[in-house]
Amino acid sequence: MPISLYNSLTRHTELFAPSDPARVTMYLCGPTVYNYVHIGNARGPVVFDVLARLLRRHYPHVVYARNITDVEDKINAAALKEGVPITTITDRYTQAYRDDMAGLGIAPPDIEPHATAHIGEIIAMIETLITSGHAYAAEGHVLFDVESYAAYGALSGRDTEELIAGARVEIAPYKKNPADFVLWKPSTPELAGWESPWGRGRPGWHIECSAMCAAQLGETIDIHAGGVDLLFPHHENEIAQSTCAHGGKVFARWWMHNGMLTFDGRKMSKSLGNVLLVHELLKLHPPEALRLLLLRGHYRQPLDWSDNAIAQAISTLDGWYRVLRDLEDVELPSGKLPVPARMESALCDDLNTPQALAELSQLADHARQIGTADAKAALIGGGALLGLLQQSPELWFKRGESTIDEAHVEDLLLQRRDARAERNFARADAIRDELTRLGIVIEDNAQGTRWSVVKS
RNA sequence: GGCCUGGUGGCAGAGUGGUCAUGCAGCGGCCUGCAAAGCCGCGUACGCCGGUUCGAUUCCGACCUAGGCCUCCA
Repeated sequence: MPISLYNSLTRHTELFAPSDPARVTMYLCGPTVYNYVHIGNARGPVVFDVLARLLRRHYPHVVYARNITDVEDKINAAALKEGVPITTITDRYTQAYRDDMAGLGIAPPDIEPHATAHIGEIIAMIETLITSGHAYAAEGHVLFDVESYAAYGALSGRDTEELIAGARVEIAPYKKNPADFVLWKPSTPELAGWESPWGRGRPGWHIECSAMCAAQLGETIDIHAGGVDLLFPHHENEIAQSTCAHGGKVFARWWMHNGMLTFDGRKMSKSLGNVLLVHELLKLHPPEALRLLLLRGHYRQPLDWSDNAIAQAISTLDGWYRVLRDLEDVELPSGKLPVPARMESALCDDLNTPQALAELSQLADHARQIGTADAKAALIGGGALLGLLQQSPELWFKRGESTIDEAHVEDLLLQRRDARAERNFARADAIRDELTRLGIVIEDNAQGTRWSVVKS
């Protein structure tokens, strides 16, 4: 089944064809590790995790890189504030990031390149840019000369002239042109820095992605992804640097951008302060519901985060896991899980996860109604395409490590069973009310009584 | 001001030139000691105004409105 993907560069959905089907390359701009990430930061990783899974079913060898930017001024600021080396900060938050991503069911990327491990490549790329007339050194800085690259602005639909005319950035005196951006900047002794032909310094913001892409994936990659807020200037600058450093070679063939997560209708962002940390959310809610919520909207649209939306996602998963719990004794057919065609086709259509979720609901209905091994396998197999429904129903309904005293619950259920047997329904209902107070919901059926922890 | 997206039923959110999205919630019925779950059924949704069309939520134009980028940002 062919895959179509929207390409921000052409502004059209195009049939995806890698330049080398034997090695598909994809790069996602990862975090700058100076703090915990918020749930908006997790949208791209979740969405492109689904894309990576899709690509892996179509191509034998996919190389997916998601970088760690571990040198940046905010890291320096955090390190100075705590009075520790930057690696203390970057190590801490790199690990926190990995934990957060794993919590959301995101498979680790094939490669996790670190900016500080590519300083040599960064310096070499800057030297190439200077030699080829695309960059210049001034006062310990090296700047990219925007006028040297005619196609500058092509990705973001910007006009270089206007950028120059309307530049709101403070114009540093050493810039030839206000729109020029920094490739290398000097470090004072207390700041992290590396020796370079321009003195001791550190890389500018955009160059590390260009260097890591080239070093890890090659000069031309198939897919470059990130949040739409990175489109300008970050990705525009990456294109300029990489294209000029590689003699005009295409840098990334597909550019993919996820929409912003909003909260109260506004973009969730650190500068606005309206953020919810993944680290915290994972403790408050079932992680799978957070993942489902991030996939409920199309990746290019804005998606609004709310407690109500979390509750809806939990209810939806409750329904699906109920089906699986009812089919617990049905043995899955041996071998690999099936790939439901309708879900696959929804994802092949520019990653239409809402459509895929609608299909998953159909699969759940079907499994509930006919209860066969194949139907159960289709439901779990369909969930796997999105990274959902992969845990046991017990685990889902127990809501992870809960504080519920299971022995006490079982005891109350026995008492209620006896009360019902004596047709003492007042007593039975009182026990049920007691369980409700404990956060337990129960269901009577032919086999007995089943309980689950109420949604949180 | 420039560039770019959106405005769909109570909420979330796909999609389509003319029969169904889907999920959550709600209502009625069956089932149940009562619930829960399940099953059956229900609600005249497509910002506003024009235009094209036999027919527009879907195409075109204007308008209103929300948001994103233009500065760090996923």
